[in-house]
Amino acid sequence: MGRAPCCDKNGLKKGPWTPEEDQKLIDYIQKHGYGNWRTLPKNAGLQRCGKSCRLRWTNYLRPDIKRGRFSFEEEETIIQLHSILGNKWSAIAARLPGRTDNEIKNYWNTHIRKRLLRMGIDPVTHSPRLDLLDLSSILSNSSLYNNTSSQMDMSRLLGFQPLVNPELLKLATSLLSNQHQNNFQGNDNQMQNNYNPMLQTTQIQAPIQNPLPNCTTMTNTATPTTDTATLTDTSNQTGVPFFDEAQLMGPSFEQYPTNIPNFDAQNLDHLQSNGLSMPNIQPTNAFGYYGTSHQTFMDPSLSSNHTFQSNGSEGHHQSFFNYGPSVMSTPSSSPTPLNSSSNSTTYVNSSGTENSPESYCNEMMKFEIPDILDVNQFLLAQSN
DNA sequence: AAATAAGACAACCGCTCTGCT
DNA sequence: CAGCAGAGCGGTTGTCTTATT
Repeated sequence: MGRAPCCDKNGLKKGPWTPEEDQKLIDYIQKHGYGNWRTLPKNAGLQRCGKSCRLRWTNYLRPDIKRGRFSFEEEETIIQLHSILGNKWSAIAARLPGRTDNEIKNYWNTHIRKRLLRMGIDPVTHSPRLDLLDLSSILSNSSLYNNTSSQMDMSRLLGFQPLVNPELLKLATSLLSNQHQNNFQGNDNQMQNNYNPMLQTTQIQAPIQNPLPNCTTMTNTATPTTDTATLTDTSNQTGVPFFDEAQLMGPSFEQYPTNIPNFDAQNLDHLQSNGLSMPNIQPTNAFGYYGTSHQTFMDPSLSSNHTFQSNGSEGHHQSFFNYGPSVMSTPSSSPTPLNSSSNSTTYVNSSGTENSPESYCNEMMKFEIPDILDVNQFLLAQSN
């Protein structure tokens, strides 16, 4: 296609921007506005390529950028959005006023991702690292499947029954059960790679009602009439699919004719830009995936006048859905903002002590990795 | 105090998407 | 429809700062 290089490298400066360069760029954009980034540096007297100027402006110099530490709410929102959207940083950034995709990406990679790994949570799937377990050795213990109390056996084996989320335990047991039924044909890696309880549970629970296009091997190999019974989570028989990426990003809401608000990222932007308000979203099932009634949606790409707000009470910006108990239960000691109208919110748990984001995160993901699992070794492997 | 490691974040690279001609 | 440029995106690298030995 004879694509031209993004910039002519001859004589163009690279690397960190100087204050003088920043000022030149700011002055120019204040005078002329931005756009046509290719010609902008020349007109502004900058020895930079247009792409570099655009990045500098969008990631650093833009006046509406919020600097400084991420708040707890922002961090929580990032984690939740990432569990649905994955590494779609721009989509995540669109829900975090004043934050850039680059900033969120960096923060994720340097803070959140490492913390999740430390806690034994796969930052990609947001599920506990089942691959930390030697599933094959577990499966070799056939007695595990010879009775109906396999869940108890499993939890005893893992040694975290009192702490692990029971839904997670059910899921893990189901997975193991399914693997056993399929004679564990050497595709455990595939299974691990595909496993995302946030998405997979939907497919497992309602493979017919929710035929997502990205159905994985696990789902595809399952015969709905038989395997569904094996994999069905009896705690959620409503057939209402989870609020997943397909709903957030995709256009196929007609698949869900009832109870599912027309709510995805693109439509949200449309709604916002048209000044429409969000329908009052209420949890449609026991998992409460649509969160509380206190929801404010803001899109930094729009002016600050376009605050997107549900019918809940005003003010406090809250992440717009909650984790169901399938993986990360919001604990009963979930922190409550002391002052919901303040930007600098202090959180207390039920014991009245302040919660740092990390401590809350630890609470939120309340399970422990048994000693038999060498998480440090895993972290080492991850960094290689 | 110096050397080294780790952390944090700005910036770059290469690819894709979109709109125009 | 093809070609092209502009713009955006996600992954990666580079550099500076801070902590540790």
